Amino acid sequence: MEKTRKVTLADVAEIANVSPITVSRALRNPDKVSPDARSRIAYAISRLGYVPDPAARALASGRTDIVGVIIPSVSNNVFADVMRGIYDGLQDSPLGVQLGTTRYVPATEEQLIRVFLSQRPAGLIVAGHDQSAGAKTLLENAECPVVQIMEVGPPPIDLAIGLSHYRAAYAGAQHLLDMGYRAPAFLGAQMDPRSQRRLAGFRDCLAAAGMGGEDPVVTTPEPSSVTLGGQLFADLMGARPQTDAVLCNNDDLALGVLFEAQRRNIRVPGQMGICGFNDHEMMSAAEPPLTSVGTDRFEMGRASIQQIRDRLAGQGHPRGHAIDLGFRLVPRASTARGKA
Amino acid sequence: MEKTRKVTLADVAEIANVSPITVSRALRNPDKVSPDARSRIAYAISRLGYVPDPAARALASGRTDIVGVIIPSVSNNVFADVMRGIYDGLQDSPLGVQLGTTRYVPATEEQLIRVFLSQRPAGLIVAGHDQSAGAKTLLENAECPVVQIMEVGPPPIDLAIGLSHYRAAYAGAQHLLDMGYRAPAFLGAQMDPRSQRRLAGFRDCLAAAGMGGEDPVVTTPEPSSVTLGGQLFADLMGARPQTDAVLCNNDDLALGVLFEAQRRNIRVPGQMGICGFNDHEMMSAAEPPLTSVGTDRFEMGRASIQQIRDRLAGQGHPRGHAIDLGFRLVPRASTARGKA
DNA sequence: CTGTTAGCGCATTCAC
DNA sequence: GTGAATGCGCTAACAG
Repeated sequence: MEKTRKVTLADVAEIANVSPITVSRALRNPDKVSPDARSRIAYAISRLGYVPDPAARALASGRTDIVGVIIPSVSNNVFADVMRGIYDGLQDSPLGVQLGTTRYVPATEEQLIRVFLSQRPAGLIVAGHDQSAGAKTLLENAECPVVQIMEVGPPPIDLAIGLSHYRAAYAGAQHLLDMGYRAPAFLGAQMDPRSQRRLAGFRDCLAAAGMGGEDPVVTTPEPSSVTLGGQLFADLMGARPQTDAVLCNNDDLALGVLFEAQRRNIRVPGQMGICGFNDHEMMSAAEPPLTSVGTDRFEMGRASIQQIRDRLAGQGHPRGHAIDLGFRLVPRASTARGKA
Repeated sequence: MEKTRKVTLADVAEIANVSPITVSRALRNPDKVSPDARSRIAYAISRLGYVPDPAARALASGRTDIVGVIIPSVSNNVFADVMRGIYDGLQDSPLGVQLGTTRYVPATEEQLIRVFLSQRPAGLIVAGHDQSAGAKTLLENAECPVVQIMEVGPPPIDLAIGLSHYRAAYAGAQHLLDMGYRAPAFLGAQMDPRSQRRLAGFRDCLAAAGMGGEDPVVTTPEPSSVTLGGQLFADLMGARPQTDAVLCNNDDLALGVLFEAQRRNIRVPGQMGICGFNDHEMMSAAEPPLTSVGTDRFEMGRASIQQIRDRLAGQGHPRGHAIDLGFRLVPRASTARGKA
């Protein structure tokens, strides 16, 4: 197979009997080219199998169609859902995604932001609002839309889409109290900033209920898993046997708690209430079905892309706009109890 | 804030008192530049905050540091693990990832391959070996390494890393028979090509055991979920009450089966054996722990990047090399039964 | 080890 | 509605 030279705009132009710039226009602003020329160009393109060179386009125009997405980790289930939303939002757009992972290291995040910005992206999506000072400066001076996802709270650098993890966890804790549990505890893994704020919500809720004395909390910086949920629950019961309910940092932990409770013949919800976080699909399928604080990760991703698309179209929200997607407490059997 | 003009190689060169090309070399082949010049360049770069423009680099050199990854879906848990491996493999390399999703549509896949190839990627990773004829042709003529992941079987276009889903499922079915189950069934969702081959492995195993008469199979093209596992199991038990074991297409379904069995007071493993596929972390944490056919998705991702890195370094396997990572049957309590 | 010359493929600007 | 000239920022190929 002969290594065929790259097909360029000029080749298309020659066959279509127009100048290269007309082909360029036909590709980007079809309505500014005569129908006649347009059809000849279309024919030439398909005949040659021409595909524009994004590098040349980027160099000449100073822009790309790439949206940079910077998240802590791809293993975290939460971000898998967000990515689904992002790809859904990308439908029928010329945009592509370049993904970077920080591994929860702020310096890595800053470096990624620097690298991504050097590509003059169409937009940037970053997780959370705990960027380093240097990273914040970079983002503030970025010439593209910047969307901070997952959380709302402090004024956004540009745009923000998420929820208050503090309030969501507060509501979860309140639910346990409302259902009559008297000694709830908090189980947390992968204690990233959002997890920390959930923990704060839990603590403040208990304090507000006059239960601020002890601090029934078991956490670990390790990544979350179902197995870990069981282990943390075992640790908790060893240290604080009177515990009658747990608010889990996420749904994986909650599922692990359920299994461990079954192994120990602890009745759920009778002896132990369980509440997860995120309301992953499996929660409603479990036996008993598990209560959870639902979040809309898919929509976070979808909407963040939509914001960028709106901006590119010259519309969209002004700088500083935040969208609070809220949360929804989904009570299920795992916390259904009438009495203490 | 003044919009400062972009910092270029030339700016760095001026401050460092060298020519632009020397800066360019210092960045790519430090050992071909004198230590003295190198240090002046390093200073100038950090002082100016210079970051190379990847578009200009790509245009001038005809290459990029982007690895294109084309998978069916980001929602599928399996690919989340693969992506983890990919990002792990990327550590300490200048490579980045651009991700595209086909939504299981071959035409979309072909289009993505075309677009990605137009960027002259450092490598391309595609899922499976069921590309359309057009896509195969594109990949065969690609000038970069191409890694087909997830499956091995037919001769690879270039490189392949995966396992035989047929053999893995065959082993799962055989395990159920070995444990004394006499009426196993197959539950499948998201019946993509790999799922189809798993189903074939199940069928052939039963046929080889002289049980080829009926076809105890319930499948759906819907995406897999825990909830769906419960539903498919309910359908199965309605249609074929004598079923005493299920081989599930994946672990989500298996978990759903477990919960549904609990709801119906069907004892696992006594009355019903359950075997999943992939051996996701949660399988060992479940109560009872769930048997599964383990696959190494992380390694698939990690190794595929490693192959590309080796090739870029002028080493690596020749065209046509396939790596079978195999599978491992992990027997657990959910299939532990001594008698029929 | 370093510099010079040239050009990658396209979009911008300004003409017509 | 169309075209000509020019340059984006960098690196290949050569020279020295």
